[in-house]
Amino acid sequence: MTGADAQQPPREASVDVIQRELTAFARRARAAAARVHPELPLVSYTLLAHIEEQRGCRATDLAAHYLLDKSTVSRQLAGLEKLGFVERRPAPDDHRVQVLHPTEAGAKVLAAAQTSRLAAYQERLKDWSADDLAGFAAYLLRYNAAGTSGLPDQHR
Amino acid sequence: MTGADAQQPPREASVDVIQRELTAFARRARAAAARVHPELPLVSYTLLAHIEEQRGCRATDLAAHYLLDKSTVSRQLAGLEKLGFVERRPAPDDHRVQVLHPTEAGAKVLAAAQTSRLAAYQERLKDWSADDLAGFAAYLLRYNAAGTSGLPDQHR
DNA sequence: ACTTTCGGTTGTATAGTACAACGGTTCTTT
DNA sequence: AAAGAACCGTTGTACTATACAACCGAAAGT
Repeated sequence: MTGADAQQPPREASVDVIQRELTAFARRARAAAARVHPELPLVSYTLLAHIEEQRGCRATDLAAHYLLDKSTVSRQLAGLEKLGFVERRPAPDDHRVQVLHPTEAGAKVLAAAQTSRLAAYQERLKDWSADDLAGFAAYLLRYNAAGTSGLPDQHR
Repeated sequence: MTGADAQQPPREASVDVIQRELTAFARRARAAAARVHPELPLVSYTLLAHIEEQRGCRATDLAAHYLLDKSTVSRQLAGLEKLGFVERRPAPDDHRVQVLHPTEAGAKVLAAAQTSRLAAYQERLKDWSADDLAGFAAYLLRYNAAGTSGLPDQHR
């Protein structure tokens, strides 16, 4: 063990913990999200956030990015549109696609949801040191980044 | 900025990243789990694992632990029982409760699911150093532990 | 004994999702 | 240019996970 001090846990044990804890988190996530901002269902929230970040994207992009079926995305978007949170504009060059944009109301609601969501996390993480927060954030980024490349061939 | 060395990311930024990345993870978790072990739906898997760990627990315990409605647990258990993976034994002392135990088939299927699940994680994390794995695991434990106490008063 | 509490099931409703079939568009190939 | 393939999105259908509310039977409190 590289001569370091003894308590280096075996890789397997750590992986097992990671697996368990991520699973535990996932199980709770939806309910938790619903509590934080009941107005904007979790998935809609996520999609809307992505649409805003990307400043105009297509439904297919969303489906690919989130590993969702296009029908799912289609319905989610229908919901968001019904709520008046997104707008679809036909693309001039390609008549098949519709470019998605948040409406003003959508942007507003998204900002509110993000704020309360962030506040909830701030609260939960209030006892963490800045270093630990940075470390945790970095690990999560790394973990998720690994996932988005090696996709199960399902979406190619 | 507080005079410390420059590259300490502000807490807010880290929290925001954490929030985003955990959300991203949660969104994918179900689909991913379904791919890893299609035979045992995610929640059933989780419940079954808990039943085994606890070596006999009640439906209510599961509901409390996972923040699920008892009706949800009831139906999940019905499914598991139908599949022949759990057994309910009436408690001798209290005639209301039924103590849950995995059947042999349940234990077998659970072990298989755990194995493939763990393998998937091992694969995904294969490039991580043991130190990073340990660190990530520790952060996740800490994060989730924080959540299980301060529960939203919904379940009390 | 009467009421309350507890453990669990069942009825009903909703969100999120997938798969398959389809209708238009655009691109390729001949 | 006509035919076919690939692509974008919608709609029909079905299933899982979930919640809430109403309920039943058993146990505990008074």
